[in-house]
Amino acid sequence: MPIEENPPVHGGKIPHRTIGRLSLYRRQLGRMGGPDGTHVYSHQIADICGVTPEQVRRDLMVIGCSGSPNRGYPVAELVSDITAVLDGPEMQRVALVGIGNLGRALLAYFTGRHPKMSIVAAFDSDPEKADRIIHGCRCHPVQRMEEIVRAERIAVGVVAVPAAAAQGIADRLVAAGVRGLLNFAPVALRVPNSVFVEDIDVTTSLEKVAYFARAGKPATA
Amino acid sequence: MPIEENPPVHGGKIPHRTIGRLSLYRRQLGRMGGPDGTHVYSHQIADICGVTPEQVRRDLMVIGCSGSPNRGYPVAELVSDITAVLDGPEMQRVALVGIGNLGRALLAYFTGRHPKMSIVAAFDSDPEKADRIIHGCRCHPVQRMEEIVRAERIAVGVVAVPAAAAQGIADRLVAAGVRGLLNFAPVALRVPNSVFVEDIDVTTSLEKVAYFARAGKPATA
DNA sequence: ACTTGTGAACCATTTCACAGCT
DNA sequence: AGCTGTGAAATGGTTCACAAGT
Repeated sequence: MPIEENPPVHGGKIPHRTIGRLSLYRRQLGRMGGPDGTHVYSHQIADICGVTPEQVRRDLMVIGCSGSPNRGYPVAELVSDITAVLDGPEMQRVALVGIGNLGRALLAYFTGRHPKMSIVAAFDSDPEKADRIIHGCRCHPVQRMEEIVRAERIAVGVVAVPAAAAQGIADRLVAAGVRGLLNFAPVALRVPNSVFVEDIDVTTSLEKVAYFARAGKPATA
Repeated sequence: MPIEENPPVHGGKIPHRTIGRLSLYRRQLGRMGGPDGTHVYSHQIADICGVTPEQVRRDLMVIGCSGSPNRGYPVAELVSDITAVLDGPEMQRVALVGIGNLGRALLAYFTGRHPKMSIVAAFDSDPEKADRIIHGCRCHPVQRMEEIVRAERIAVGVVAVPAAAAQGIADRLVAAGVRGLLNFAPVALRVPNSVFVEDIDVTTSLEKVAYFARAGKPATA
């Protein structure tokens, strides 16, 4: 029997949109878990997260959570099951490249906020910024990037540099062993097939909003 | 039903993912239009933008662009056709709410960059920030938001406030006539059905990257 | 009566495959 | 030979509808 089991519990592939929603569910559950309700119904999660109840149930099913009718899902178990999927066993180390306005905002936003993920090093080509500590994160000259990424076993990189520099940075991060990138630069990064890239393109998003604000929202939000 | 303008050609609905890619195509075309090539092939656009050639052709077809075999698509016409769809006739005015680290980064990034879209007013609940000009944008106390949004006929709002404040701000923006929101707060905004919301959730995106960096990238990027 | 769990239908979007043009 | 334009098939994801649990 070729049953493929992994360090975490879930056996199979998790649809990629589901991962995003699980992150959402967990955050909102953390916010509501407290008063006394130890259980939630799928429709409550759905309301808070802006999705449908059956979507919630399906997502939870995928990661092997189950609830009981007329009691709902146990909050604590839900959170820990989602965490088992999303976070993996050890602290996830992240490198930030580009300490401009955006980079600093990211540092401010993230520092110390996440129990299982931390921006452990930041890099910039401006030597002014090197060897300082910004929002609790040590900054380095970009020349030392490979060395530090390797030494710290960093697997995730955040690209917050100008468009022209982004591809070069991505290449170097990948060469240093990074396997996932969050890219804020408005270019499509070319990376080997095994590396995952998520783009956040603020200009495109704003243009989309402007378009639909004018043309009328499509049926699906 | 308010302003219904009849832009050049495209008769029907444009699929919502297509809008995002058109924004991308236009930006990259602007960057490449210069040397001498007045025409591009779909596969060239595709390469630069990280999509497939047939996707490009379909997107362009939707907005009524056509190219000729063995010459490709005329760049200038492409850009102006995309612009006709995305930008609409007049300058699109945008309001920013929340002048924290992120808000300031957005102002720095956007000011004066876009020919048809401009952040014309920013708001914050901190009176320290009111009535100053940051990165060329006038800042106001949040109390005056409705008044100014209405007076300036602002149709797009950017929500860059803490989670707890986001829903209240969204309600007030919508009441003041905004029809599209770009939401950076990690909550699902409840808005009337006619208002379009695009979420940018950095934490979720990072968690997604961390997950796929660990678990292996899915087939589609 | 209200919930969960889930096969099946449905829908949007992408990709295939190829005819037609130059 | 290599491109565009586009029906048709495939894919991926969401919603429906309902059986079963409590």
